[in-house]
Amino acid sequence: MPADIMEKNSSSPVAATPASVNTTPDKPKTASEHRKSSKPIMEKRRRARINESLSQLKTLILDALKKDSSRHSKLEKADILEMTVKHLRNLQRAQMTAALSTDPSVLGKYRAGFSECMNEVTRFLSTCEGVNTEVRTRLLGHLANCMTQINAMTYPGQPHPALQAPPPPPPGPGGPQHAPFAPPPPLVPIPGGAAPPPGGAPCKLGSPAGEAAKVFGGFQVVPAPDGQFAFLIPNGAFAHSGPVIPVYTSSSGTSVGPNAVSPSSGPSLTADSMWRPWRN
DNA sequence: AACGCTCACGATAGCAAGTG
DNA sequence: CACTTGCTATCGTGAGCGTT
Repeated sequence: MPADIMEKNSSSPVAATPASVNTTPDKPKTASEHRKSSKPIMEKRRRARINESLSQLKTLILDALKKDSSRHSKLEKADILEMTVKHLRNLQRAQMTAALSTDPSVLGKYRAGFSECMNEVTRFLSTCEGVNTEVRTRLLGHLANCMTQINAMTYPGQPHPALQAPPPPPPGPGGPQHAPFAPPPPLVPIPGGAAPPPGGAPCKLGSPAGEAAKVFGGFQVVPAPDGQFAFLIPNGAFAHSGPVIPVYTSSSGTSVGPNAVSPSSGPSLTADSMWRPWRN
């Protein structure tokens, strides 16, 4: 048995199955034979890597959650992954709360991101065949209406309430890098919120009372069921689509995080500082 | 085309809880 | 207590896909 296999197996919780290793060095193998015989070994290494990382993840998550590892020795892989997902969402939530309380430029970033999304949708629809003309017209009209209303909004904390989103970047090469097209996240109305949508709410949040809702200069910030956050815009700013705008931190965590607050006077919106749904 | 990697599948083993 | 059942983890393997 090759030494590298022994090395891997020594750190793996799985012992090598005797039948899985060919130990007859009689005649030299052809390339395809060698490949075939090494396949189970490669697969075994791969599984060992997965398990090793899961083990590390378990240690990290138990430590982060201040849980006694001795009491969670029987944690399943699915449990580890679930706990990790929950923990990361909590971190994102805390980061967003801190960002909103210290960075008034979040709304501007949302505007810029929405504008870019709208342009992407427009570009995509223009290249899409078979889309009903009426649907296309209605959708674009609706987005344009939303954009107008977003631009009309003010954020009391901002020194320059007339801040407008910068011209959207040209579509194509300068556009989003992560996906050719991604639909914006659903707008989530809040039951019992400051401005119930006239047409009724298609979906609801888990906590009608808004367990952790915060108000930032007229905007109520509420946690969405999926762990994201949403702006609750008062006074029926959105007549048809519901009043809530989900907002996100950037994936790098450097643009709106508590330690990376942009200057509050006229934040310059770079490509990195815009909200983009496809960056999640 | 060869190669490396990943995924999905069926087979198997071990463990815990339930049942007669 | 033996047996059954359900669940989880592991294994080897074929197939598919992207890269060289």
